[in-house]
Amino acid sequence: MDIDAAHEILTKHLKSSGKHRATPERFAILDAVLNSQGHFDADSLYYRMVTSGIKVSKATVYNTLDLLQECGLVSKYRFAENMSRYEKAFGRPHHHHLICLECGDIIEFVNDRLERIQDDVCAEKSFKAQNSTLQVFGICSQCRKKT
Amino acid sequence: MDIDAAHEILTKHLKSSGKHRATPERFAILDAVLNSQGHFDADSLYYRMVTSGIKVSKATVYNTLDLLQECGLVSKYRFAENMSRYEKAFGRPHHHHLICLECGDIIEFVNDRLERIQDDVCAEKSFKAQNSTLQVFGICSQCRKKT
DNA sequence: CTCGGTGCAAATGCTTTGCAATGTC
DNA sequence: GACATTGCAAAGCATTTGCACCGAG
Repeated sequence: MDIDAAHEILTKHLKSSGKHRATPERFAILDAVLNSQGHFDADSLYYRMVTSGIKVSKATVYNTLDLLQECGLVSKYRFAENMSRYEKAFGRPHHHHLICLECGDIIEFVNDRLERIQDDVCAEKSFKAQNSTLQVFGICSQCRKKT
Repeated sequence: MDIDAAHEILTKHLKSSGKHRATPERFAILDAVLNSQGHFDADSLYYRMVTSGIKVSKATVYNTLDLLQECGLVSKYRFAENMSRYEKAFGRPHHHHLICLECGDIIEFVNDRLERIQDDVCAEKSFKAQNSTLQVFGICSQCRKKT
């Protein structure tokens, strides 16, 4: 993973807005995101940072995650839960999710045909898509065996 | 809309579980749902019922909406907001949503190819799908004109 | 030096819970 | 009668906000 490239994307995004400032906290949060694996929520990222000795506040974590979503460095999801889940999006293809209702496992998949259908539907409705998420809820193969 | 058929589905679901009871509140909430248009949240359904002179508590509305989801009479969605949205699902084909980030409008669409791809992906991963939702966030045609 | 950002704690808002009263089976 | 369900208010969480202080530009 190219940390410098990610930093540069954030730097450019901050500058281009003309109002945002480059603070150490923002880059620290970006680094923590880049070090993460899979899906995580704001709270666990916060605690991971705090226990690593990085001083940030929860409010800043929430604010910055939104900022990182704006410049495409993280994806934000809302599955069936009461909280948002995030995932690093830097250098990853657009993908969707199968979510197991039993064990909570999240399986990712990429499908070009799906992307094309999406484009077709948007074109037909003159809708300008910014991002999308297909969430399939059900039972994963592991859990099906157990029953 | 066939109210009796919907009542029967709920009645059967309650009986089949062996633990649930048929209470007037549950049927009142089902009726309120059947009378609804488009997407709504638990709170507005609650207030609509209360102002119509139907006595229920918010807790019962939440519980019953989950129950109705279980038997396929309502669909529950979590878009990019902090709350759940519901929609009556009785007698409606499975569909997906384009959500305008500007005006909040929700456009529905049905696509058979999409359903087939979903089935293929699930088969490939031995995943047993129960329900799914494709959410495309962006700007609708109306809002694109305004800019 | 200006004004955006941060940290903290308090506030907000959706949803769930605890418990006594109720009414279904 | 037993016990699931209700209503109400209070509790729980994730997230946001207000405000004084700080520090990037």
